[in-house]
Amino acid sequence: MEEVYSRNFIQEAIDKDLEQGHYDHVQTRFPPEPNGYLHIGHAKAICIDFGMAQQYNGECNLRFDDTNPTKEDVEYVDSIMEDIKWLGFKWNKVLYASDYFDDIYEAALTLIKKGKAFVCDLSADEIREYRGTLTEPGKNSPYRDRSIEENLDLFRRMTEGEFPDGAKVLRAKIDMTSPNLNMRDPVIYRILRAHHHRTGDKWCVYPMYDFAHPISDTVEGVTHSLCSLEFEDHRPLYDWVLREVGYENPSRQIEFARMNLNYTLTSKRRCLRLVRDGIVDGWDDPRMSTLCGMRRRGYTPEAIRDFCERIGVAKANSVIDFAILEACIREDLNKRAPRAMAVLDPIKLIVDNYPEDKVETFEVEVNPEDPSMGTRQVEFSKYLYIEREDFREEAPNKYKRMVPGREIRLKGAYYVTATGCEKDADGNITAVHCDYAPDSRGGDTADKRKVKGTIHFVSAAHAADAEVRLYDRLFNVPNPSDETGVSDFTENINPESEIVMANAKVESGLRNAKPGDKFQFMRQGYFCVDKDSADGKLVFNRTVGLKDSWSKINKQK
RNA sequence: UGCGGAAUUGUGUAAGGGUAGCACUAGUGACUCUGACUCACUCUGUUCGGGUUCGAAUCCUGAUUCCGCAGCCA
Repeated sequence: MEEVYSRNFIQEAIDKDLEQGHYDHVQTRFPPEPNGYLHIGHAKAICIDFGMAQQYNGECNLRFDDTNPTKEDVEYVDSIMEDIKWLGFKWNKVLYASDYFDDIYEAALTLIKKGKAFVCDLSADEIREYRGTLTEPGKNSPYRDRSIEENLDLFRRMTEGEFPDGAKVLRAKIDMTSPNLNMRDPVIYRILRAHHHRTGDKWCVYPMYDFAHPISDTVEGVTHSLCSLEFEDHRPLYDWVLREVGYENPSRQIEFARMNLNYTLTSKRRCLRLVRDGIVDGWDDPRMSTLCGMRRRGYTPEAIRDFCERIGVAKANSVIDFAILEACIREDLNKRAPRAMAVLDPIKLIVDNYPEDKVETFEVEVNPEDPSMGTRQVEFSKYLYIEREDFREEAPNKYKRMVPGREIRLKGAYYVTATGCEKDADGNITAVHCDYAPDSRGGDTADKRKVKGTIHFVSAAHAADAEVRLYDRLFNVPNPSDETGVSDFTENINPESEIVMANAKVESGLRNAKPGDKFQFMRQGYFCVDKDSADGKLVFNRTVGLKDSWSKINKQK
């Protein structure tokens, strides 16, 4: 069978570079700044950075971009590594931009000696004024023409801590009239007396991203430095730095569009709000788009990788439909998750013609999609629980579940026919009565008579108690960061994003489930055991519901 | 009124002068011991004008719209 794989524009660029001999191998890097938790948007970058290296039998390093000690925190380093490993990628080395501080410093000296960089005494405000605007050119700094000797001396003294923070900066000498603001003598070193998590107090000057990144890439041997679209304007500077410093094998920067997912938020500022204000249960709340949140929710790395593959790579900004993510996790879990019966909103079902003390155990398949997963045991007795919504006194059109006088099947056990129900003073149904058909043992009859529906159940005496948390999208608008029409983005929060079913009954086999274990609760969705579970207390998170055509029919009515 | 990008069905992504395809979504039906899965069928698209060509999403040209850029952040 011949398959045609279409290549994305990055692969095409790499192919061409390889063909033309610009590089003879491929090396990439994933360069997070350690200042927050990784989210679904990062997953795309991770898949691309690590994925490209993998596809070309090259290497990918994890390199923390720690050039600004005032904004970074070691706290995040471990969680970032954990998330990448969890996603299923292996880095060649763990590196830090700070590993290259000496190289970067040398490069700065090289530039100064070439007359391509100068020490500037302008204040931050003045630099901004001199920079000009989008439509007007900038003006040269009065310090632009200092001699090489003076620049060397001043930069040395900056490094030695002679000047206070912000008093001077080192700037590249490029072109204050460039239509690209990034080329208007950009600052490449600033004085910052901050303790660095790696280099301690060794430095009081730190390089800017635009200077540190190309040098780190090239020194490290990165061939293709893949980043997001907003750095497109920075590429001329990236190339300028490598050319002027004089590297022989400069890295090549290629930009691709970030992923945006509708109904979700990834902005650090807003996510922090959700956490700080207690709107969610922390960074790993199952509704968060952080990788740790998604992991807790029950997403698998396979599904996330598949998702990143399906959405593709391009240069056009786009918003991915949340439904694609859901399709990915359903597809993965459908073939892998063991099935179980769980009654979320229980109502008693009494089998009147079944002996009081009798208990039968039925063997039920673990996963009809994969017979190799074997079978499990499910108890049956006179007192059961079924889902409240699986019984109606009057059957609406197309309703296939339990109705007085209609024979239906209890999954894997018997056919039963409802005979009536009990109600409390308010008219709420408190119990349903039925009779079972002894000839339907195991869920089939010799006469092959059909039933309209099959519902799930648990045996009251055997079932385990559980709390089940039903999660849904956190926001009820596609673009929650769009604050037009509301005074604050939190107004767009879906009040039903978490519904706790505190009195759920689950089949006995689930008693030993461990945090992270995943199941399909039949007819309901995919669930995983939450870390809040303790001995004797099971807590499940709904990862995603099953597709539900009944609810659509029901809604139309 | 500067510079850099981008426009293909509801969403995302292919097609690189020759049948506009795929996935998700939506709809219809079949099947069903999960109203799931699976299967079948269906709907909806080349931003707009011009031009070149037997033939244009693709090449040329003009326009429009959207995104990014004025941190001593990354």
